[in-house]
Amino acid sequence: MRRAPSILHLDLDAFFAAVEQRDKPSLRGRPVVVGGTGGRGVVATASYEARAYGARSAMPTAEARRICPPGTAFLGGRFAAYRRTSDVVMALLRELSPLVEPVSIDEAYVDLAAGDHDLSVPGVTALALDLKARIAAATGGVTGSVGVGTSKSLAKIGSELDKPDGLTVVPAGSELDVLHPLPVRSLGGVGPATAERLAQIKVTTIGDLHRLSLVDLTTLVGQAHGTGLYRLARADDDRAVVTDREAKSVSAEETFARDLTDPARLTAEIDALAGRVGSRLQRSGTSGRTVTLKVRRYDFTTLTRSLTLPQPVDDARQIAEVARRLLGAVDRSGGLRLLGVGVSGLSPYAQGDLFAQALDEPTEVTEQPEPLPTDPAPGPAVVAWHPGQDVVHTGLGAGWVWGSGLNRVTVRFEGPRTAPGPVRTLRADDPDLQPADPPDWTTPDGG
DNA sequence: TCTGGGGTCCTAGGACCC
DNA sequence: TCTGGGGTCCTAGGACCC
Repeated sequence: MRRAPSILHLDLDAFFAAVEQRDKPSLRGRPVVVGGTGGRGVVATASYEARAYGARSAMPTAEARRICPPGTAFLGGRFAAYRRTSDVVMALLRELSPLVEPVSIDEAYVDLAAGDHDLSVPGVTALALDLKARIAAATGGVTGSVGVGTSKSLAKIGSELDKPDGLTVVPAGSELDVLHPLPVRSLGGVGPATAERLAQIKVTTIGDLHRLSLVDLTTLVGQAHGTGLYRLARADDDRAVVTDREAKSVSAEETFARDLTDPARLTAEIDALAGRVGSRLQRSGTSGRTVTLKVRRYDFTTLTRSLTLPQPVDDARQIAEVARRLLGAVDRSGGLRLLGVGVSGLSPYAQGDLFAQALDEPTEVTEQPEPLPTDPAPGPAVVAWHPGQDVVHTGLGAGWVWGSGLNRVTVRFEGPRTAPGPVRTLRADDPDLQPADPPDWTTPDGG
């Protein structure tokens, strides 16, 4: 915790709904729910009018429809409009300080100590009131709640304390007085599971939490989490405001209107998801080594399967082939509710680069390892091997490409069905190695 | 017509290496 | 023949956040 209340947290009030009410005057004063409007949609944001009837974020939209009165507007959301409005607000924050950390589209921290400000309580109070007025003016009436304190944790709690359109300044020295009466759920990192564990030992407020020993707390909730909560209960939080965070993963997922079983449909969905992930990776100039498939079954059981390749990929087709292979080893009987495709282990390197190094081969930065010539020449076809591709080798059997370098290819030969088998590195022009049709996983046996 | 989509971080076990 | 740790990587799942 710092010596002055120099951390500001801004949380825009019912943001998506507020933008809708701003842009459509007929919605003002009426309950508005923004989110998925289909049968399986959930609420992203409920206006304060809708909250009065019990509508909440993450609630199934179907339930919100039951509890909200006739005349409630259910909207699908216009993300470009939200993004534009958010950008206006973030620009105002950057006028206060170069150290602005957007947490999400409607939330950010500002380190006022990096600007030229009076950090007394009256000083930051005046600053925050002025900020709120300028946000409302610049956005056409969208309001925000502001907390100012000596740490991120206190600033965030402050912005929650007086919503909507609120302001709370927590003076240095008064942190524990503010924290201790609050429920443990007010602390970042305490969700339903942790709150339940704490409740079982009669810990419900942050004051209760303060009385637990470090050993008891880490025994209860784990080393890292326990240590973090121990410190937060003491207002011991020196986390910095971080302006730029590198993304660590990129993913796309989709819940289907009806559960899918048709293999062709599932394949098409994977291709579409991989396409979204691949283009986002390429746009950001990154690629990643680990491809993850997420599956939610008809009964909502959810699992992930991942595979780490020897070199990063950003190509949609290659991501899709790996994801399809992972799906082939999952029990699809009963139907799938959701599919997701993700890439993690991101690095700024181009595809192929790392693997060439890993194979201790000369790295030709300016030359792509693929494609090799593909003229319809007589003899064994020269092919550009790519991860996920199905192959067959005379003698070694069926497998699939795990990685490829300038003139070598690493193949995972299969055990039963799509289980990972032994890995062999072969010459890329090995005449015994040929592309093959993908394994048949259309029978719903689960593999 | 119960339960989205995009992320982050942590834990734990097994493989593998020294 | 019996018994080590430590460190890193990979995989899977869970909690949490907005």
